[in-house]
Amino acid sequence: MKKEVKDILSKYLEQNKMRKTVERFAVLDAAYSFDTCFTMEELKTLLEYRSFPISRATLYNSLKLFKRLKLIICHKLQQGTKYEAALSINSNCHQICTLCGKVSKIDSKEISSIVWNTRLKRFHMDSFSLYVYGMCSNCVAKQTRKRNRNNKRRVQTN
Amino acid sequence: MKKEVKDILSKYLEQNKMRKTVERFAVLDAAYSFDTCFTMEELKTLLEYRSFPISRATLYNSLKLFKRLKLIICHKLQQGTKYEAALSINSNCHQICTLCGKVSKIDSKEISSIVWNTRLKRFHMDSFSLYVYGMCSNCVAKQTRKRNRNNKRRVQTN
DNA sequence: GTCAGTGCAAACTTTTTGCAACTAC
DNA sequence: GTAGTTGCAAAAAGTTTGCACTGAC
Repeated sequence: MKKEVKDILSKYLEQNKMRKTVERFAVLDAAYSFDTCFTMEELKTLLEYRSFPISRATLYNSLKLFKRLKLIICHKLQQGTKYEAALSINSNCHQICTLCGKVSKIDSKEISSIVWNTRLKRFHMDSFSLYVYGMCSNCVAKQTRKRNRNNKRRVQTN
Repeated sequence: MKKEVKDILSKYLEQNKMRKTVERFAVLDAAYSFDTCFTMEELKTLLEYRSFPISRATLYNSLKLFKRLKLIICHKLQQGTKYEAALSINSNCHQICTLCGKVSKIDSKEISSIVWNTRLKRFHMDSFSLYVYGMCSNCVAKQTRKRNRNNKRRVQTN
């Protein structure tokens, strides 16, 4: 895990007179070990695998804290809640496959700049999330193969 | 409710040999009576108020159907799931107050056009949702008043 | 008359809460 | 030592499911 991330948590805990517990740092480290989105269950499993069994309550508490510190972001998707390590990001764009649920980042400075420069009515923006829905190329290919098989079968039975 | 909306449901049910039940149309009508986002509970309450008590299972079933038909959209927010009547929209932008949870639409052709024209890697887009987080002007004002009060008190006690 | 759709209750999943025990300070 | 945290279990909230009954066709 990046030292930077640990330091942010450490500093925040000091400044707010909160305790530097082993659990908080273990959860943060685990969260930053995934190179993509993870679920609460996956996080719990990883920690158990690392011989650090932890209660759900503590996981939820820690993640709530990390969210506030912008050390992670939380996606409430149709297929359930996913978390993602993301240092101090206040704008994020993701593409989500509606078939397999895969989530990947989109990098676009144009989108960011347009959104930040949008004039909002009676509102003060401090972050945004963009979710693009559709199908990943894997699922498109899978669907095409399936369609081809069905067409063949139809031809054969005719 | 717009005749158009009813017709879309009606046609879909016919084409898919599904039944035109009183419940489905009552739920659709209720969903389109809100002029803003609504929760499942609010929808149930409205229907009860209209002397049309309905079970949660049927509500979930109906809303799932309407989602598929793009007659409503579903927002999974931190403060819970909210639904919204929205006819055949496949791109939507909303601003969400992180204090009071108020959701309002953002109308921006620039954002839409930029997102639709973004080249995505290994992905075929068919819709998107943009969520802008921050504070609505009501909550900004409330916070300012609170801060002023606290400052006054601090001055008096000094 | 038939079977898709509904109501109800139970099950299940996800998240929160209350409280005793623990431990970082 | 003590108050902030944790673990556990129970509760709450949100959603899905199984099954008997109903009503749209």
